[in-house]
Amino acid sequence: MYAHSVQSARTITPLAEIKDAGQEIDRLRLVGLTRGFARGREIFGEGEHADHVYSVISGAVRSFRVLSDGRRQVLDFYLPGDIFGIEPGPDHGVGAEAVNDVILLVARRSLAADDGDGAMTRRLLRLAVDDLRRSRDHVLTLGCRTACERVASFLNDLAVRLGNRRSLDLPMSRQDIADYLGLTIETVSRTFSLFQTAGLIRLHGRRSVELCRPGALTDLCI
Amino acid sequence: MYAHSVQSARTITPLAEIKDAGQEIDRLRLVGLTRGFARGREIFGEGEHADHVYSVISGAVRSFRVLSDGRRQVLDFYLPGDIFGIEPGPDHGVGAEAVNDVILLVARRSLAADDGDGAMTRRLLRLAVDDLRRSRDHVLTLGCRTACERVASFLNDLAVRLGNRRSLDLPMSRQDIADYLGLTIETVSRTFSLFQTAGLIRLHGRRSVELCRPGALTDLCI
DNA sequence: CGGGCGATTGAATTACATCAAATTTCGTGG
DNA sequence: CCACGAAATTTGATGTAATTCAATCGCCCG
Repeated sequence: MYAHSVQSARTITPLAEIKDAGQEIDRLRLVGLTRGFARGREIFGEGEHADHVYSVISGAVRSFRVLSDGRRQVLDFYLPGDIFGIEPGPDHGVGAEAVNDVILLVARRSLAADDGDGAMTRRLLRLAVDDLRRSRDHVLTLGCRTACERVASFLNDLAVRLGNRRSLDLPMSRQDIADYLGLTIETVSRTFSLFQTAGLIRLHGRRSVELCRPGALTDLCI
Repeated sequence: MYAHSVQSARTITPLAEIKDAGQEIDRLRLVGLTRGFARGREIFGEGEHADHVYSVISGAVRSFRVLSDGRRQVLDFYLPGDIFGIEPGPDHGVGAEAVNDVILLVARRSLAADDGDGAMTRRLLRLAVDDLRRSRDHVLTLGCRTACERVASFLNDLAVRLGNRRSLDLPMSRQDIADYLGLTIETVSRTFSLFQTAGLIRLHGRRSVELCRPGALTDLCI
C-alpha cells in the first residue's frame, strides 16, 4: 500500500549532523536514534505507553484523536524542528502518524526526564505550555471562525511555521486539513478555489500553494 | 449593576481554614490572600502581566479569548479546587472573569516559582499538562461533535467535576455555555428543552438541572 | 500512456444561526 | 408576602453556511 523503504532505518546519529531539528533538541538531549516512518504509518497509538519523545527531522506528523464512530480530529501537525510525544500520564492521550515519509529523532522519555537540577523539567514545562497555547488557538478557531477564516488562518500559520515563503508545500492531504479544521474535504476544496478566484492564492498541483496576497489572508483571520 | 459586596475583601487566610480548594494547593504553597470578585468582574485581562496564580475556593471562573470583532470563545470553566492563571510567557494569553461571585486564593507567581529542588516546576508541569488534556478534549468536541453531543458532554463533564450528583447547579449562563460549546444561546436552550422532552434531564429554574438518565447522556457523548 | 486515487465541482439537504416575539425567572420594593 | 419589571431564557419562523450525495476532473505513479 505504502512505500516501506524508509521504515525501520535505524542509526545512531551524531547531533551535529542534524541541521533541521531546531534549537530545543540539544537542550532536551534527544540524542539517540533516528528512525524513518513511511507515509501513513503509526508512530504511536492513542492509549499506548508513552516512553519516547520525538523530534521531526524531515517530513510532517499529525496527532489526532478519534471518536468511537470513526470521526477523526487532527489536533496538530508537527514540522521539522518540532518536538512531540510528551504526555501528562504514562500513556499517550493522542495518536500520531506520519503525514508523509518522515525522519524522526527518538529519545527515551526516561533519558530526557531528569538531570538532577530540574532544568529538564523546566524545558518540558515550556514545551507543554507551547502545546497548550497552540491548542487554545485551535479551540478559538473551531469555536468562533467561519470556514473561510479557518482555511485562511491555517495557510497563514503554515506559512509562518515554514518560514514565510511565498510558496507553500502542503505536506498533508485535503482530508487532513479538513479534519484539522473541523470541516469536510469538499468545503476545504471549495474554499481553496474561492481564494484562488479572489486572487489570494494560486494552486499548483495538489500540494503547492502560492500566496499571492499574504496580507489579505492575514486580514481574513480576524 | 452587580452587587459589589464581595469585591476587594482581602484577608490573610490560614491554609487550614480552606476546605474546598483541593489537594494541590498546599503543595503549590498558595498561601496568601483570599480575594472576592463579584459576578462579571475581570480577574485578569488577556495580555495582562501574569504575576499571580489562583485557586478557586468558591464560585466559578471562566477563561476566554475574544476576536477583534467581539466573538468570544470561553476556553474553560474553573470550579472550586481548580487552579488557574499559570501562563507560558510573562503575560496572560487569555482573560478570566468571575462567572458568579467567587472567592479565590491568590499567590504571587514568583513565590510559587521555585523551591530549589525543581519540585514546584514538576507540579506546574502537571497542571499545564492537565490544562492541555482538557484543551484537547475541547478541540475534539468543537471539531467533531454535533450540538446535542456537545451539550451532553458538557453536562456530563460538569456532573463529574461537581461530584456526580444527580442534580447540577449550573454556575454559568446559557450564553457562557454557548460560547464554550461554539453554539448560540438559542441552540443551547433548544437542546436543553429537547433533552427534557426526551426525559434525559429536568430543568428547575435557570440554573438547576436534574440528570434523570445520566447513562443516556454519557452515551450521547460518543 | 493508462489506471486509480485524490481533488474539484455541482445539486440537494440539513443543522445550526439569525431574527423576532413570548414567556419565565428572580431580585427589588412596596 | 406579593406584585412589579428588567433581564434571561425559551419558543417560533425563516435564512444560510456547511454538509451530504453524486459525478467528473486531473495529478501522479507505475
